[in-house]
Amino acid sequence: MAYLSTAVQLNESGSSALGQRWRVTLRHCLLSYPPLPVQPPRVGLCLSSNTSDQDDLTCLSWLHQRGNLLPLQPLPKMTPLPQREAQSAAPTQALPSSSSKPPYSFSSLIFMAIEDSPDKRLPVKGIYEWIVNNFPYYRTASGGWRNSVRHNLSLSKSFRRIHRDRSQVSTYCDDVPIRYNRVMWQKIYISSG
DNA sequence: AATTCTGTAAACATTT
DNA sequence: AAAATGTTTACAGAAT
Repeated sequence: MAYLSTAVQLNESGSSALGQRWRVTLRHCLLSYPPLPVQPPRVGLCLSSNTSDQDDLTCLSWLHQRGNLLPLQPLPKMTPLPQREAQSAAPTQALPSSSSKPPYSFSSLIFMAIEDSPDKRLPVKGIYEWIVNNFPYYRTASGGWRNSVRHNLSLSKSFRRIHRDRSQVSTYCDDVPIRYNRVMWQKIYISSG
């Protein structure tokens, strides 16, 4: 959550141009995940909460409260990150902390993964892959982090599971094993009303 | 000092 | 039947 909060803070300190800056920040954080520039607020900033969901501290609905932060236009396709394969082959790393543990919670990682997907939804396997591709630490980490990802998805009310009907699957997801497309995860968007 | 958040492990159920 | 996925509980440590 730290990452997301940081993005919001950076935007709030600027003008009303909320639309894009946080995405730039997101990209920056992905390219090199340094210590966060500002101390983010703790989670649970549900600015106008009436529903029980929004009372929950795992709720990300506060992201909506400022200028329709979400959803926005599709995230511009990121240029490939400096290839981690190349880094592992070459001892000199362009990003000093690229193989250290990212300072982001699993919730943040999951959020980023889903946000970076074309349809804003991913199967668990897709979340794994996004994390591994963007944070090489998890390439060699023991498998327990996957358990943590699933644990987060189940526990956090910020994510919900989407069951897609079979006709959709057979129609346009034929290039990926079906079992990984039947179940998708999506951020919950709660309108501030 | 108490509470909250996060990560980790584990058991178990369900789905593929 | 095995593996992947999903749910839930428990605990520890850090942060607040």
